[in-house]
Amino acid sequence: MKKDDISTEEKIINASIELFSEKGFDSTKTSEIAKNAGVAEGTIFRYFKTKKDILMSIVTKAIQFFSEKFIVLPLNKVLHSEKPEEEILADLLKDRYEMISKNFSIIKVIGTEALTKEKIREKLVEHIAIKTLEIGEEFYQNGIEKGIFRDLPPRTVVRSLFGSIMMLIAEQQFFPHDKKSKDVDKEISTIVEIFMNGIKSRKEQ
Amino acid sequence: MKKDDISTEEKIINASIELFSEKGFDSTKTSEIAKNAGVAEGTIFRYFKTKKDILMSIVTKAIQFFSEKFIVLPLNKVLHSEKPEEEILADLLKDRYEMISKNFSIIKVIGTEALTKEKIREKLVEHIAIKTLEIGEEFYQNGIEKGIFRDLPPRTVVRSLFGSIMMLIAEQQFFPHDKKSKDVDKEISTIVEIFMNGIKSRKEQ
DNA sequence: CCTCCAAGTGAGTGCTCACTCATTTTTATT
DNA sequence: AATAAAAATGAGTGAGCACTCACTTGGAGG
Repeated sequence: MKKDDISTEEKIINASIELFSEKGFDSTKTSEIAKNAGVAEGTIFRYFKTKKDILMSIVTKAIQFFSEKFIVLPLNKVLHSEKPEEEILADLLKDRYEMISKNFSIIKVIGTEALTKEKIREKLVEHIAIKTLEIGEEFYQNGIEKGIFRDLPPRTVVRSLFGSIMMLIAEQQFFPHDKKSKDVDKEISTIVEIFMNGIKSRKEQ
Repeated sequence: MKKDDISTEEKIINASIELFSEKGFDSTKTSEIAKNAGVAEGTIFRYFKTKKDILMSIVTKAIQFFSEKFIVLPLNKVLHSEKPEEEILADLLKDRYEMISKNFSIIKVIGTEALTKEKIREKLVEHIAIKTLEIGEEFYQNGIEKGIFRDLPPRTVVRSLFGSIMMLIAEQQFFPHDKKSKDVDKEISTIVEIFMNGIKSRKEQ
């Protein structure tokens, strides 16, 4: 009889994500994973050949999951929308913000490991970064052609937008204020405002 | 007689920074540090009580160094300059870009470890993040009062600018193109352009 | 109720690696 | 040149931890 309809493998994976994101991969002992997952240490090695296999399994599955949620979905939502660009952008950033916040543990694990492990970095680039950039650049390029956006290098615009959102998330995650979600909406619309209209005051207007 | 006028301690520190930034703290063996530094393994422990002490020494020194270079210097340069705001911003970003790029190894080490080690994160926040934000916000607030900048939340503007620069650096560091430094200047002036004037095309103008 | 097998267990093992310390080498002092 | 002190060495040690394996448990099928 299953306790919770959650498989042993999932219990191990979930415990690992939590611990890896808290303490890092190397500082997490397999004995801790076992304890947190509520299984014996030996059980772990019936599902994963090595500790590193747990990490790679997490990374591979997550990248697959995100490459769908991050790319296929927004591609249709964003590129074929009839809303004004301002709203599309706000929707997109909000979407991204929520997705990243909700999955922050796992993203933190992947991000941390990507810094020192080329193999993980390559997967991230190949399956996430390149495609995300391509879609973003295409969106911006379309905007230029429609006369909505100024003729600036799309790559730079997209990268800067992404950096702005990432820093917002980092701030929220690492210095959590007890703020309401309304502030997030406001932050995001401010970011959209900055990118759309700039920060320079226009006296002549 | 000293070989190079570089002390044993410095040799150990330098080797550690290089290895930590490449492979991460945990995956770096003290034997490797010794080999790279050109000293015996035992020598390391005459200068540092533990391996972790090496890391903490690196972090502490670097944070001290950066809190001067990043804060005192720009405070005077930026807040008391007579140049137009556009140029100040470009100078500032260029300055930051070069500082971070030049010291990327050590910044990568601190950043990586800050993700999982609260103690390091706290130091980073206390000595770098808060002060940097304060100065940036003050600069922007002044600009608002002078009628140069629009009345947007300074924190959001500064954070987004920082995110944009960090992503530029990340791209350069992790997918190094054989680009010339001219591209960097162009990237930075594009970022300034985006922030000053926004991306929206102004037909009426 | 018995049989069988997959799933789970956890004490034990061996290997890796941070750290020690008795010894050697270098430097400073007279 | 002699002596003392400081610095450096690296083989050795022990602790921690990933992983193993002989054994137990649970439950499906007859």
